[in-house]
Amino acid sequence: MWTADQGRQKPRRVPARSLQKGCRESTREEESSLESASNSATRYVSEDGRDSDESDVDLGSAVKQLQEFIPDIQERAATTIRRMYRDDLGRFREFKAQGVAIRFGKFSAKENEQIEKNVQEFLSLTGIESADKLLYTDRYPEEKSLITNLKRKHAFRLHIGKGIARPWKLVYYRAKKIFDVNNYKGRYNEEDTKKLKAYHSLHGNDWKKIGAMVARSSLSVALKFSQIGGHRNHGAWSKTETQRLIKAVEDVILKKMSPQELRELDSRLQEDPEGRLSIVREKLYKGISWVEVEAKVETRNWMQCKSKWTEILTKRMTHGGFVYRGVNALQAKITLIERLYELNVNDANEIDWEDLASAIGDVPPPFVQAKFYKLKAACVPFWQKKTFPEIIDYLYETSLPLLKEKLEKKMEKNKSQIQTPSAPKQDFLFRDIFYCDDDSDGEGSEEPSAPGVP
DNA sequence: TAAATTTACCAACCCCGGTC
DNA sequence: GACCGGGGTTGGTAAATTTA
Repeated sequence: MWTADQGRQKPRRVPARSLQKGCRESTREEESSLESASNSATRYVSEDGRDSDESDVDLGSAVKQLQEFIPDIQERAATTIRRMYRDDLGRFREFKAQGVAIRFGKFSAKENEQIEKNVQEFLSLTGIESADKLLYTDRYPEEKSLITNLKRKHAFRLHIGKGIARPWKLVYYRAKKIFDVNNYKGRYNEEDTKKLKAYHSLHGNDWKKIGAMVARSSLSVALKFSQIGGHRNHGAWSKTETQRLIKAVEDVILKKMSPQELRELDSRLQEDPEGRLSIVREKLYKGISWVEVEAKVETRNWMQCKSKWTEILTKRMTHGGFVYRGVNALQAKITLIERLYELNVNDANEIDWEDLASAIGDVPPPFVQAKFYKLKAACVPFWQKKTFPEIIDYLYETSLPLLKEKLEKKMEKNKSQIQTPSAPKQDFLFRDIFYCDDDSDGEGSEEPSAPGVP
C-alpha cells in the first residue's frame, strides 16, 4: 500500500507521465535514465491511481510486501528495501506466479547464460555494438548520450533481468562483471605487484584509475592491495602470533555482542566465576570483522587471519581434529558423497553447508566446503567441465564404491573403529575455544621476524 | 547511485610423509 | 628416488553491504 505522506518536505519528483512526454532534461546520469526506462514500462500505480516513487514508500509496508518473496528482508538496509520495492515487486510477483523463488548468492551457470543471452538480445534489438559500450557507457564519451537514449527507449532494465529471479540491480552488477574486459586476469606476478604498489603511492585509493593502468578491475586491485599493502609475515605462524590471533578473535566477537548479550554474559560470570561461559556456535565463524582482527594481530593480513582461524577452530571444535584422520576421514567422505547424492540439487549454491556439516560431525561449514572441493578435485576427472549433478553422479557411482572398499581394507588391517560423528553443539565453552592448550598454536615459539622484515 | 569496503566462496600451490 | 595423496597455506573472484 502506498502512503500519501502529506507532510513530506522533499519536492515530488517528476511523475512518470511527463517522462513519456519527454519533459525531462536529457543530461541525467546513466543510472537514472535506466530507472526511468523501466519506470515508464512497469511503473506501479497505487490503488488510488497515483504514481509512486521511492520517496513515497512507507518502509513498514514495503517490508511487509517483500517478505512474501524474501523472508529475511528486514535485515537489509532501508534504502535497499525501498529500491527493491519500487523496482522489483512486479517482477517478484511474476516469478512467484510461475512458482519460482527469488534467489541470492552465487549465480548459477544457467543464470549466467541467461544474462549473456539477455545482453546479446538487447544489443541486437538496439544496434549497440558491444557489451562494453552497453555496460561501460562512461568509457565512450562521444556516444554516451546516444547509447543512454537507446537504453531508455528499449527498457534496458527489463531486458537484462528477464528470466532471472533476483533483484534487478544484482543482475546488472553481475552482467557488468561478466562483460568487464579487465576481469578474470588470473594471478598477479611480481611485476604486477610492483606496479600496483607504485601506482598506489602515486594515486592513493583511486582503484578505478589504478585498475585501468594495470588492466584489471578496480575490485581486483583494491583487494590485492589489502593483502600486500602493509608489511606482513608469510609462512608458518609463530606461537605468539597464533595467540594474538586467538585473543583478537575473542575480543572482536565480544565487542560485536549487543549490550544485552554482554549484560547476560556479565551476570553469568558473576554466578559462575570459574569462567565456564559458553558462546553460540555461529558467533565463532560468522560475522567476524577480519580487518579488526588484522589490526590487532599486526603481523598478518585479514585473509591470513581468517584462514588460520578456520583451521584452529576446526581443531578445537573437534578436540584436535583426530576424528578426521584415517578410517574416520574415509567415513566422512563416504557420508558426504551419500548426503550430496540424496540432496539431489542442481547447483552447488543450493547446498545448505551448515546442515551438511552436521552430518559429518561437529565441524564449521567452511571445513566441509573445503573437503568437498578436495574430493571433487581429487576424484573427478575434468570436473571443471562437468555440471554439478554430473560431478555428484560420478562421485556416487564411481568413487563411492572405491572409498568403501578402501575403508573395509583399512578396518581389517588396523582393526580400528569408526567413531560416530558427534552431533553439532549449539554452544561451546569459552575456555574450550579460547583457552585451550592444544597443539595448534603454531610452529616455533618465537616471532619469525618483525613485521616488515622478510 | 557509484564507489569502496567487507564477507563469502573457490581454487591453486607447496610441502611432506608414506608407499612402491 | 619417483610418485602419490593429503593437509596446510596462500591467493584469486563473486557477492553483499556500507559509505560518500
